[in-house]
Amino acid sequence: MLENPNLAETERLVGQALSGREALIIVGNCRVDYRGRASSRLEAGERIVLLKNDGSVLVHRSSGYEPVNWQPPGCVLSTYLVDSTLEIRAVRQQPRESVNIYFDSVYLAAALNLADAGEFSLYASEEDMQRAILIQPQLIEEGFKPISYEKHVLPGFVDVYGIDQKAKLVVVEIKRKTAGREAALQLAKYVEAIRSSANREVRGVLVAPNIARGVQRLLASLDLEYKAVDPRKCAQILRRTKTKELAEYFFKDG
Amino acid sequence: MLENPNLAETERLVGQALSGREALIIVGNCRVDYRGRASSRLEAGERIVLLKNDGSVLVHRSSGYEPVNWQPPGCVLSTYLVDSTLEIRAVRQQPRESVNIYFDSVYLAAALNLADAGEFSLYASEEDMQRAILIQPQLIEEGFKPISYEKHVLPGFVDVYGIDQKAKLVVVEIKRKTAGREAALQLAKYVEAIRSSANREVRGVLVAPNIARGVQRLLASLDLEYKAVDPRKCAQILRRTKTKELAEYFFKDG
DNA sequence: GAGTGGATTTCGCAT
DNA sequence: ATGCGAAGTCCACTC
Repeated sequence: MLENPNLAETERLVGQALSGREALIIVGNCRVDYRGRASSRLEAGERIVLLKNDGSVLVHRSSGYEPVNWQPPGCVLSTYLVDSTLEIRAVRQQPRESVNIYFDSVYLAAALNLADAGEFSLYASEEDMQRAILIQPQLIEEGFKPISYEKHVLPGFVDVYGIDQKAKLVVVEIKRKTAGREAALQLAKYVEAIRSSANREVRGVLVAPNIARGVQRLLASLDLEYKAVDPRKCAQILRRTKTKELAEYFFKDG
Repeated sequence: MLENPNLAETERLVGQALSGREALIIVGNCRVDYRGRASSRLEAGERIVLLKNDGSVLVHRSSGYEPVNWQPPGCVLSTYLVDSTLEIRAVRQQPRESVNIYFDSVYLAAALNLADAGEFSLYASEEDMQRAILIQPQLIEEGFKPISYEKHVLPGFVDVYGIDQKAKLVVVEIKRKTAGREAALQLAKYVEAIRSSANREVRGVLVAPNIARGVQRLLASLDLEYKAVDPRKCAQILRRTKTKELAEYFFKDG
């Protein structure tokens, strides 16, 4: 980590970081040239440059989500100190493209060995899955028509409640992740509660991306059904639906 | 600029930077939650977080071009220190989305007032325009057929050389920027040279995004034509064309 | 504000 | 490798 280093010091740090597969942050005054699928010239100014250990490059200005210049992963990075200019080159084959960055002064340079094993999961929450099913009831089955959701029954709240093509009542229990024994038992309780109050045939459907080992058998013995639904598909459906139709109403902040 | 600060120090710096509309770099161990069009959870790990003065947020891992979590410009940023956790919230309306970042340790925090007035220009070079015209001769006019390019004639090199629908010779002079008097005169010289050698009708066409004041009249007096061509459109054409067909051959590195 | 098309799109999955 | 489609796409432009 260097504060207001000279270019020689910076060059040394950059070289070390590149050979050591470390990520780099460089803040300083620079010009950038790009040539490849298109060409661009960025005149001098103060920017934040990120060099990552997979050979990706980002040149960020003080505003804007997108980098003004960049290079995707897989680049060959190299650095040169010529005529009081620190040059960093990122060259990519296929397509052949190059980004050259020329620093005339550096305010901050940091080589980072980031330990990042944290898993990233993008998902639709249980609530999201509920919304998606309300929007596209055929996710459960063709002809399914929701009547209400978060319906209060004796043991708690039924996720979605509706009727099928043959006018049977359908109770839907949603799980965002693998459904375990408890989910099946919870659904069974709801189904029982509704069976006893509504004098009609009642089906119970467990909706989840997948079910734990053995729960399939449990479901069968309880006369319940399982419908595989991918939360990501639900998220997709929500994204495709006009935001204003639902986000405002359903949204809850952390 | 803080190295290995505690969370209280960091919180102070972040608060100052946010109210002072400064950009921020924070490197540390954090979790990230996102909720909006979809939902996501990023478990703890060491990352680089950029907060920009336009309210955009980027969470970068040690690899990858794209940020793992982000927020486009226009967010309301806020920071809290709760239970030995530094929380940074970025909330966006329309669509309503929030990104919450939870730091448990910070290795580097820097508030930056970046002076960046450098202009960014994406362009097609003169060479690019030449390629585009060779690929799509109709940029000049319907029926134009290039014969050669960089043809050597007495006074120098003709950019593109071809014949039109009526079998007249056409000499094309390309300028990437506004064409001035010199361009017109240069073209005139080429046309004259070819007229004298080839005993045929020869047209001269000046290709440029636009022409300087008065040059229109000069062209008319020299019996030359002007064809407006946008370099960016040329770049577009090149992009749409299979890269391998040309990039490899034409590419020159800085 | 909503709809449309482009991007140095990038990214992932299929062929 | 190539081609196709999706993305929390973002972004600029039109209506």
